[in-house]
Amino acid sequence: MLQAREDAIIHVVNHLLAEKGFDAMTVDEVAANVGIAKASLYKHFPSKEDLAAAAMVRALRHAQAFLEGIAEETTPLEKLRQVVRWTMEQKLAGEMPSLPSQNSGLRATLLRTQDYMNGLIEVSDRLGEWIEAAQAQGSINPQLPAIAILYTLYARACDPVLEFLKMGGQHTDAQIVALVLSTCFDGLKAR
Amino acid sequence: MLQAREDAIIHVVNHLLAEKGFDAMTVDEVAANVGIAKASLYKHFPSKEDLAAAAMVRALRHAQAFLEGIAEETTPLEKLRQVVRWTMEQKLAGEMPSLPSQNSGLRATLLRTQDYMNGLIEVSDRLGEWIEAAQAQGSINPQLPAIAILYTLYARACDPVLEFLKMGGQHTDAQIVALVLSTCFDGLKAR
DNA sequence: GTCTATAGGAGGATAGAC
DNA sequence: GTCTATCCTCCTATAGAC
Repeated sequence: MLQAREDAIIHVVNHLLAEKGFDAMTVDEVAANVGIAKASLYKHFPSKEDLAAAAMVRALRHAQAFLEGIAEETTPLEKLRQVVRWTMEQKLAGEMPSLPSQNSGLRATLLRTQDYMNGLIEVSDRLGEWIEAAQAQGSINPQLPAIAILYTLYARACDPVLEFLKMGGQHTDAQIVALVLSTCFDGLKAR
Repeated sequence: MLQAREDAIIHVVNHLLAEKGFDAMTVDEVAANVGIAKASLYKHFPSKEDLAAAAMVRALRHAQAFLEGIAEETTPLEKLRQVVRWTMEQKLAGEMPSLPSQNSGLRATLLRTQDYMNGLIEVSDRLGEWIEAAQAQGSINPQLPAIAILYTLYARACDPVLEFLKMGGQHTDAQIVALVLSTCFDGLKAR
């Protein structure tokens, strides 16, 4: 019961974070969407920052589950492409929580949350292996530092190009994903 | 005198927007940094949103000045590269104001600000010409919609990869610019 | 653990004197 | 146009009954 209630809370937080971001999301809103009183929320989570942290842990678990599901025999480059595709699909579906990279109180909470840090490290390690493997076999540019590539992949989860193209209304979600996937891996220059 | 005072205000706003973003910036801070009382600020600008809009107009003027300064004989592709380089250098120097893409009150104010809209359209038109020229001569991928390319270039002004790499401390600003320039135009895949 | 009610404080905006 | 002082709204968080 308690676990189910907390899952419902995190689910609501996840969608609100995806829709309006951390600053615009209010705790009153969360409570209203869950259907309980605000004071009850604070019995489950000690602060707004902890709500966001819990949502990020949930998102990281989803990501890990997706990584696990990728077929072993897939090439490293294709694995990375699939991850980026999945990330952008999540974002377009309103399932990808987005946090401000500046808010200091939030950063402090995240750094203190073991589940978050562990999840982040595990995902990064897995992606790092694939990046290095892809570079070793020459499918990803070996001149780029692996860390820069990792950040570039992560950045697709908060790329404003997706929402701008979506607002334009000229392209389907699938087309948007294909476009940004192309600019990410193939670049803007003609090949 | 009045103009000079307002320039000083906008200058402060510009740096605060670059440093902490619209939500985290407070009007008290702006007033304190300018060295005047908050009430005086409101004699010059009617709202916090208008402060941000004025800073964006200033940034757009800077951008236009840079576009004007690019040598006529430069190839379209090289012009675009120079613009992206300049944009990222501004960002790393703390000169590029960043606004949330969600805040509705801010969006409404921006849409009502003629100077902002005109500047945005002029910059976009100029870049659009170069994009199409580059595609016509085959240096930029002709299969990508011009609007997607435009957004991709704009997005370099709010790319979190720059600050992440800067926080890592492993690269100089020049190296960071070169790296992201490479991932933007050449892509992650080996050529 | 859930509620109602409220404390406490931050921050945008204004009143009114000078 | 600048100031001091204040208003007022919104939001995070808590008190205390059940």
